[in-house]
Amino acid sequence: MQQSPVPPEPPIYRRIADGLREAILSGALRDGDRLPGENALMAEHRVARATARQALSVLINEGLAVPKRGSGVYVRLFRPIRRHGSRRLAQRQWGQGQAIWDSDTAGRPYAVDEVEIDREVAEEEIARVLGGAEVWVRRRRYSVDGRPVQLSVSCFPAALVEGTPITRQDTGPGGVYARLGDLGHAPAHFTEEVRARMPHPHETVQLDLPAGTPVIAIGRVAYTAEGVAVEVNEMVLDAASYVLQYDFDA
Amino acid sequence: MQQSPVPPEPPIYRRIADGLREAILSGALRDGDRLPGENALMAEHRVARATARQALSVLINEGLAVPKRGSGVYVRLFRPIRRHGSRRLAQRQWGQGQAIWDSDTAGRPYAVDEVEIDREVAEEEIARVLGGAEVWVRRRRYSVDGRPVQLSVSCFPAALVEGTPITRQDTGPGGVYARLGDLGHAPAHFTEEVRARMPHPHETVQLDLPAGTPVIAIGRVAYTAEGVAVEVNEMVLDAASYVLQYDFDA
DNA sequence: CAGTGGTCTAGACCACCTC
DNA sequence: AGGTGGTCTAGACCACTGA
Repeated sequence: MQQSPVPPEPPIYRRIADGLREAILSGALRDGDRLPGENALMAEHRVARATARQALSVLINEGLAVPKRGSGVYVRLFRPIRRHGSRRLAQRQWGQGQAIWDSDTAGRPYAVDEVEIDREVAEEEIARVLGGAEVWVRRRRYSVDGRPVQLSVSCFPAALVEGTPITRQDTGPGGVYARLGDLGHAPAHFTEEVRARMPHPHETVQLDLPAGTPVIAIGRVAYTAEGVAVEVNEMVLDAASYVLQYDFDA
Repeated sequence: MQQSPVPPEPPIYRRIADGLREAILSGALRDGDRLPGENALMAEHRVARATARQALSVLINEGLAVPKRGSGVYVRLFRPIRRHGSRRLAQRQWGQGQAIWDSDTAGRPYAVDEVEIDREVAEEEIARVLGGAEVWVRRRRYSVDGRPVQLSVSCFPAALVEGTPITRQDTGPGGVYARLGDLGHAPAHFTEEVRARMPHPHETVQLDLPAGTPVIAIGRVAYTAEGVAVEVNEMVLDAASYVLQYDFDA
């Protein structure tokens, strides 16, 4: 007899997690709502504590829930910021500005803290792109609504920016790009490489990330009209806080 | 007396995980290498099995390691594909094509499987962008080197494409964009919205994702020169398999 | 068939938050 | 003070892998 293949039942913790996920995705549980705790799940499903815990850990690692010590597990909030890559072709020029995904694009102020400026020897890849290892590095952290959302490390060829405001805290009006323009090396072209991955431990600390939050890593190179690379900027964004938008022609 | 604030020691499982992570990031353990198993960690650190397990789960959820049943836990492989957003400004036109992140951009063939074509009523956001809820939908899955890497769902206004090859499996030479051109609605502008998040369960299955792998979700809208939206394409990419590249002018 | 990871139980002590 | 999640122990049975 051919045994008809019985689909194996998922383990208990998965079925509990599936139920909770369904409640979240269906909207029965909304942003910030409290999930049933470990004790509640133990009683409701007649399981050991470790099993209830494992179910909750699934949702936490999926980024759908956030645990709060001594309080409970809560549905994760998602309030993205819209970051425009190429603004040159503003979407509204040829569309009605219809976005697929919502985001609070409105003027929420950025705060910049933890600025560090140093002269360093760049790592290999950056030295290759900039054509030299001697660089000035500007490290910054950006916050919106008091929450850190982005880390940014900019590298400039030392030979180019030595002695200019780019090596100082206050870069003056227009920022570093205006200063590069003053030097006759205004950025004219950009290339951005975008990846997503789980955060490294120091990023988890600096961006205050809960478990289950990926980061978006952007590597951006600024070139002059002559094709000379004048800046390499490596950014790390809290993926739950961002929608990137790029507009371009066929 | 003011008690000097002692930095609290991290828990055991974290210190084990930190050690393993260090070994991975430093290159002592390389792509595909086997990590110390649960039994090895129990013996080496004199801990219970659940603790050793918890340490490994940290690395797995960080996407640094992949468990294989009955075999062991292995260092995760990372072989990204380079996906170009705007090719119009090829990087090599004004640079030496120096990329920050490596990727196998070379001609690795895409395979398309699980094609589904249906006439449907679109969800609200897509209906709003396309200006109508009646749509033809093309669902596809792409694989590279036999591994699924991308899911894609394209929606077209039904009124526009009814009866054309776009509603059939074989769209003919040039694909759907060429057919839209035949209809006098050639795409001229694109906007892409990029997010990263942890995968939903069905995406985990369809893309065969190990734990700790985020996905990149791209929402792409194609507009004609007149500004009419003619396609909405929602893609979900295995984040570990992709580097997105966008080039644009200042 | 021995070793591996996957699941599960039944306890324990702790730090933290809320009331 | 009582409830919450965070960590940890010491067992158990299972399915799968690989030599």
